Amino acid sequence: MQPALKHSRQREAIIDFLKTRKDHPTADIVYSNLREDLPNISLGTVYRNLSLLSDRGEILRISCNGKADHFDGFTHPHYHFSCKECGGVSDIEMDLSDMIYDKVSDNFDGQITEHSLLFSGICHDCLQTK
Amino acid sequence: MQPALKHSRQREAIIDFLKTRKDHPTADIVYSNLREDLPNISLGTVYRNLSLLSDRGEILRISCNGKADHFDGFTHPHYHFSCKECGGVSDIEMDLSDMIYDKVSDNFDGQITEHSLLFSGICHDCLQTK
DNA sequence: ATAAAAACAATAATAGTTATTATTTTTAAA
DNA sequence: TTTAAAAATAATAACTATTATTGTTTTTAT
Repeated sequence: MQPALKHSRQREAIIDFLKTRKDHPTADIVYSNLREDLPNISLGTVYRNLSLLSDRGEILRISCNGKADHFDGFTHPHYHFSCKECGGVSDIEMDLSDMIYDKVSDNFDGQITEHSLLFSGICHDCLQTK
Repeated sequence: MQPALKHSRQREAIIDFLKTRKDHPTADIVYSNLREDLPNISLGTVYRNLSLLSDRGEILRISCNGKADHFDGFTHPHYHFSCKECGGVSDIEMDLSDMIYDKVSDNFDGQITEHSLLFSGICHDCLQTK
């Protein structure tokens, strides 16, 4: 079992902030937004808690090719799309888990606990602009 | 159309090296191996060519949560598994592309050109050891 | 209230990667 | 087969994202 966490104002603010956002902010964006309410919060605290929370499965970490990680306060099964043009990350609401786990169990003999599926290409808005 | 690349010994060596490996080395590992044959090759050259080649689709870049990127000389449709215990990255040979693109086309209106699916958990070897 | 554990802010340090610059290599045309 | 432009290089500096350290503050169970 996981050790219980002690309450902290900073961690609660991070979770609350993520829940208000649909756009998967980076650590830096979380930090600069939280500073409005908690002027003394430090960037290290933001990183530490984002890692802690994603390790515990309370939020999702989204890694896109070398750029800064993005974080998602919603953990229900869904996937992400990263636009090569504007760099934005958006949700794709679908659940392939069963399908994927069925198939992968025929092809792999380790223990799979997670999967992340990231799409990339050009988003609707950027297509229009061009 | 993509501009043609000028030939370079260094780039060729990088491609050749990746084709000999099934274990998806990082830039650093590519670099230290190539130095045996090309003692003057620089790490910047390795990074530049790995990025160039993956942008052109000649190799694959595999990003796992903040750690160094891994590269794969084989580009046929297949997926990857990253072990939380030993950090190794291995192949999962299956192709879900059609299935996935079918489903995602119902759920997204941008232009998707790629997807990457990364599994994680504990690999066969690490399971045995524990 | 108090003491141990946890979390913190501030900041230094690190890892991975990209940019700069002067030099060398490649390639196509004279 | 020289030659000149374009591309690629090595060396190295710089940068970005992230983690580690340290001394202080906050939380929580007693």
